[in-house]
Amino acid sequence: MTESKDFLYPSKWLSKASAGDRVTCELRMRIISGLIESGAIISENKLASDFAVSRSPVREALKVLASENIIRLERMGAVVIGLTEKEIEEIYDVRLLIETFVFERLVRMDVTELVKELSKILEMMKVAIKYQDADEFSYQDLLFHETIIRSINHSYMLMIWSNLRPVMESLILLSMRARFQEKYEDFDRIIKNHELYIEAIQTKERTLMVQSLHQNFDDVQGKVDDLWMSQQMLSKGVVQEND
Amino acid sequence: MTESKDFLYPSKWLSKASAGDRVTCELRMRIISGLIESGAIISENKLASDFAVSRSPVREALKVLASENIIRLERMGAVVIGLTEKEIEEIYDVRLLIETFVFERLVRMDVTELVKELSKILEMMKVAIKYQDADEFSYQDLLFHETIIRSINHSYMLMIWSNLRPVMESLILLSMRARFQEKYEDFDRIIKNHELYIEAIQTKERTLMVQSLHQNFDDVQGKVDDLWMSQQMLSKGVVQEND
DNA sequence: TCAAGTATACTTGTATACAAGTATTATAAC
DNA sequence: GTTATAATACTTGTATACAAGTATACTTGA
Repeated sequence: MTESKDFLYPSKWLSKASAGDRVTCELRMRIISGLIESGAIISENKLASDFAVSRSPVREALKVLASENIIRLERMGAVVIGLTEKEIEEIYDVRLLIETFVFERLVRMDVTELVKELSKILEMMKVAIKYQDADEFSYQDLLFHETIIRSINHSYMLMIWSNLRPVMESLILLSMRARFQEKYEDFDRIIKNHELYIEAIQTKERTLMVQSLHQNFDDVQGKVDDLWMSQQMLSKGVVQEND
Repeated sequence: MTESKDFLYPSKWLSKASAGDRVTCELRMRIISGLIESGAIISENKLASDFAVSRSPVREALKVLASENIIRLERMGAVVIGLTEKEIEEIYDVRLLIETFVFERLVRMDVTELVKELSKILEMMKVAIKYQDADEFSYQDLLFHETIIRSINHSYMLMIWSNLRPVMESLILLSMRARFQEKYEDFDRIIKNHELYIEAIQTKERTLMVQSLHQNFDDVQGKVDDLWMSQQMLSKGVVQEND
């Protein structure tokens, strides 16, 4: 049972985090990666001893994960829901909805500052690719979209994003890690697509924006099926096999 | 300091609720009503002694309210954000976004069951008006919209609604209570509008739906300004004046 | 009067204790 | 063997205790 990696969530993202946050993030990764299978029943006490913390931070984590819809709190124990393909599609429904709304606002705004900011993030993404840093790439990718959403100053649109973000984060982390190993060439397309996105914002062309949004969707979604399976196996392999 | 009403949130909705839920709901009402002013700093300890509970349920409440964007957790104490007019408009942006999305799905579904369910709820609303039960009316009103959203079986659309719901609940409760006292005639329009909504779903006419959605928006939004002021004064009056 | 440092009273996050309630299992009666 | 009841081992929700950290106030020195 000597696992090569004890934690799926990037530890350096948790440098200043509380135990509650640690448990939340790690548990989320384990559920979304399929390491903890959907349907499984997890209890506060069990998790507390697994993570070697008290029930307080675990309780906190379960509340958060329940609000993210990846577990369901019941009278006794929490039932893992996880993400089916349907739910991943649904997440992208929401992303499409948000970002389309945001774009409509952007059309009526000065976007020079935003475009500059996005270009910077894109550069960062390129560097992350160059050094094969999947986690850093994921971080910048998420930041890219968050920056766009933040720019319109709409607290409730941002709220939706905040609720969605953690799950997206896990998905992207897992997806990108797998790609760095298997489908390195994908990143060209992803970068191109982000460039397209910036251009759409700059020129304020709706068609371009919808195009890039859908491509981004296909990018992640289209690949999710295979990645999904491989990830599922990969993560299950971790607990069964030794290295 | 003898307040005629100690709690703003309907106590019968909390019959089986935990102390944490009680604090959450009541605190939310106090913030949204303006009883606790935006900018105020509230601390766990203070609230715990105010509500005569321990810090655990209070902590829970603050986490929830922070995720709803009506308070902001800081290093020391939580800062009340509350709802400005801008934020109320933003909430309706989101509602519009969700319900438009839902409608697009409904167009491709069998809606007979849904229409029946909505008609039932509408009847309930009428009864609530007849007996001047603002809280019951609010409950049914929320249920009306939740039923529509639930019907398309989209877990992430439902998630957004769940995040929005509590704030909407508080707003509607306050708004309806005020109207029963001041603008009783409003309810005719509200009922008519809900009938229009049902009709739009039944006939699957987009124009009708958009129309009723915007009217519903105007209904609540248009009135919010005055209600807001009166509510603000009303709730401030509660602490200062005796009856 | 002002600056710097210390003391104090707060804060959060976590652990632990306990009460009340719920499933499960074992026991007893038929 | 089956059913009813009782005991046990879990569960959640809340209270309390404690450690670590942060702001405020107070003292001390100039």
